[in-house]
Amino acid sequence: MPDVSESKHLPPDDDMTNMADMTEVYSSYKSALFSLAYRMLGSVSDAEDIVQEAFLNLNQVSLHSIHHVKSYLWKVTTNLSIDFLRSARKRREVYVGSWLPEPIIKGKGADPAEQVIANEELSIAFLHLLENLNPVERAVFLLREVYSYSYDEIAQLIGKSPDNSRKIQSRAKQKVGDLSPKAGGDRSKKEKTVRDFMEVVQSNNIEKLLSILSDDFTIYSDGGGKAKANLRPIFGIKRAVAFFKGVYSKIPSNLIVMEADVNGQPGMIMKADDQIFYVLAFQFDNDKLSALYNIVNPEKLKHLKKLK
DNA sequence: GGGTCAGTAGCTTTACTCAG
DNA sequence: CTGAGTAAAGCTACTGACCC
Repeated sequence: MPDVSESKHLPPDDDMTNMADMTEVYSSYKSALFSLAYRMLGSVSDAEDIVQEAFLNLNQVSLHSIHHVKSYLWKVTTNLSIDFLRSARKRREVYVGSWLPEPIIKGKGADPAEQVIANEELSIAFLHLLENLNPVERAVFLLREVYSYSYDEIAQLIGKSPDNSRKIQSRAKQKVGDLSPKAGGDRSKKEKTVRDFMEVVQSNNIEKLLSILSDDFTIYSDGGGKAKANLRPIFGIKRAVAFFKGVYSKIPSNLIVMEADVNGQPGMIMKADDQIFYVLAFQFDNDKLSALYNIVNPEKLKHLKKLK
């Protein structure tokens, strides 16, 4: 039986059972566990809750009775995330409009665990794509594609056979297509495209807008029923241009448009009175934009208040 | 890694019963 | 007779095992 603790995705576990106390365990593993939970849930606050719960779980058993603290925490976090997603899925069935992940913005004041995500280029587009997978598929897909676990290790973590894990992964890949987990591509080109887009937004230059959007450009907006946002995705460049024309006339004059690092990718934020009202993330297709993810739901932006 | 197939769970539709 | 409630049947999607 393989031991998941031998995997290379967490800090070394040489003799964790002798760790002085929980504080040391917490500081060693918090970021990696948060990273996994955020990938699973697409929510900063829920990922934090899951990590807290995993450590609470650990607290309830003696540290010395666990052979490998690292694999124990990894397993608990995976399974807590699966359980959470199962119940969250029911809630999302009645979610108003499109559901998008909570964005993580690089900046002073952000939580160190969130900064890990920001540095991992975990794009909103990728997290949005993962929404097509059921909780178990999502866990298997991430463990395999992102963390390079073997099927034997995955089977141990999720309590299924290696054969079955491989099949789950195969089905998951079919569902999400061949989109790479990491966004990749030329960052400077992406930054330029976003700057061009910002200019268009501020100048209402429709001709330039057409030159930076791909034909299948799609706009997803998440207002969560708490902020004004289109309830259904807007497909196609023509509809998107019509949408932007409509929006342009309604942009408040005090709204400041700024470049931002959204989940490790070039993006935009719009703020007024030092408060972020819009976070815009993009999907890139070479030097064009193929999708815009507009996160307006105040619940999903409240963790950005501490940013400077 | 992926195709196939049997088993299973869950959802929808239909038929039936019973009270008002 | 009608409408509400419930059980049974049918269908569909998902899951897991086996095989190439």
